Amino acid sequence: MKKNEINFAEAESCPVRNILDRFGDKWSTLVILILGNYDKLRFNELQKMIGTVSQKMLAVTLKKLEADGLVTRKVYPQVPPKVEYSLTELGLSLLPKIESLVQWANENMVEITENRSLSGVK
Amino acid sequence: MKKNEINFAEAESCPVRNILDRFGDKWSTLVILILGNYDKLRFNELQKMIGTVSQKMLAVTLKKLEADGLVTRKVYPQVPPKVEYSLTELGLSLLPKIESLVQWANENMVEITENRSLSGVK
DNA sequence: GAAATTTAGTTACTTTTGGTAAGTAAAAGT
DNA sequence: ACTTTTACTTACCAAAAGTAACTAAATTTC
Repeated sequence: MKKNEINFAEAESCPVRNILDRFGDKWSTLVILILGNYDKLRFNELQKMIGTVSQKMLAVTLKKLEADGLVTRKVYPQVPPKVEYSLTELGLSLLPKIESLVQWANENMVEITENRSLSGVK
Repeated sequence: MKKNEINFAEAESCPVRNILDRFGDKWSTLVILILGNYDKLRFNELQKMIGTVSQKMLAVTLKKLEADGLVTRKVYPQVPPKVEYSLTELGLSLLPKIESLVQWANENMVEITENRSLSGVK
C-alpha cells in the first residue's frame, strides 16, 4: 500500500466503508441535514420538505438512523398519531460535516452541471 | 419555512439535492476518496483497492465522475490498454469535505456499531 | 349516525439500480 | 499456437427503491 495504510477493501475493518455503506444511500444525509435545520419534525413534515421521498423509504431511512443513534423518535400517544423526529448529539456532531459538503455543492453546482451537460452523460 | 429558507423539495433548484442525487450512490464518494489518497490509479488498481465493486459499476461510476468533471481519464495507446484515473482540481476541492466525513466516521464508528447491534436493525 | 379526514406507517407489486459471469480486442510472453 | 493482460461491454439475474393501496382510531363534516 502506498500512502498511509488505509484499507478500503474490507468493510468490517474500514469505518469509511461502513459509514458510506450506511449513509451513502439516497435519503439519510438529506434527512440529517433537514433535521439539523429544523430541530423537530413530524413524519409528514419531513416528507413534504423532501418532496420526492416515498413514505416507505422515509420510514426505513428513519428507522436506520434511529438504530444508529443519530435520530430520536418521540411518540405522542394521540390519535391520529404524532411522532417527532430530531437529531441526537451524535447526529448533531455529524451535521457540520454534511453542511460542509452542502456548501461545496452550492459553490460548485454550476460548474458541475455545465460539465455534465457538455459530456452528454445522464 | 422556518429557518433559513432552504428549499429541499425541488431537485433542480436545490444544489444539495442535485449533489446528493449524484454522489449518494454506492461508489462515487469512495472512488473520490481513494483517488485522493493515491493520485493516479489504473482501473484494475482501483477495483482491487475497493475490493467489492463490480467492473460494471466501477466503469459507470468513473464515467459519471468524469462527466461531472471530478475525475480525469488518461488513456495510453498500448496493448493491453492502460488507463489512468485521477482527480481534477474540482475533484480535489471536494476531497477535504469527504475526508472530514471520514474522520467523523473513524471517531464514531464504535458508538454507531454499538447502537446498531443493540437496536437489532440490520 | 354514517362518511370523510387525519397521521404514521405497512404491504404487495413494479421499476430501477446494482451484481455476476462471460465475452472482446490486440499484442506480448511461453 | 495458446495463454495472459487490461479495460472495458453485454446479457442476464438479484436487490433496492418507488407506487399505490390499505390500516387504525379519534375527530370533524354531512
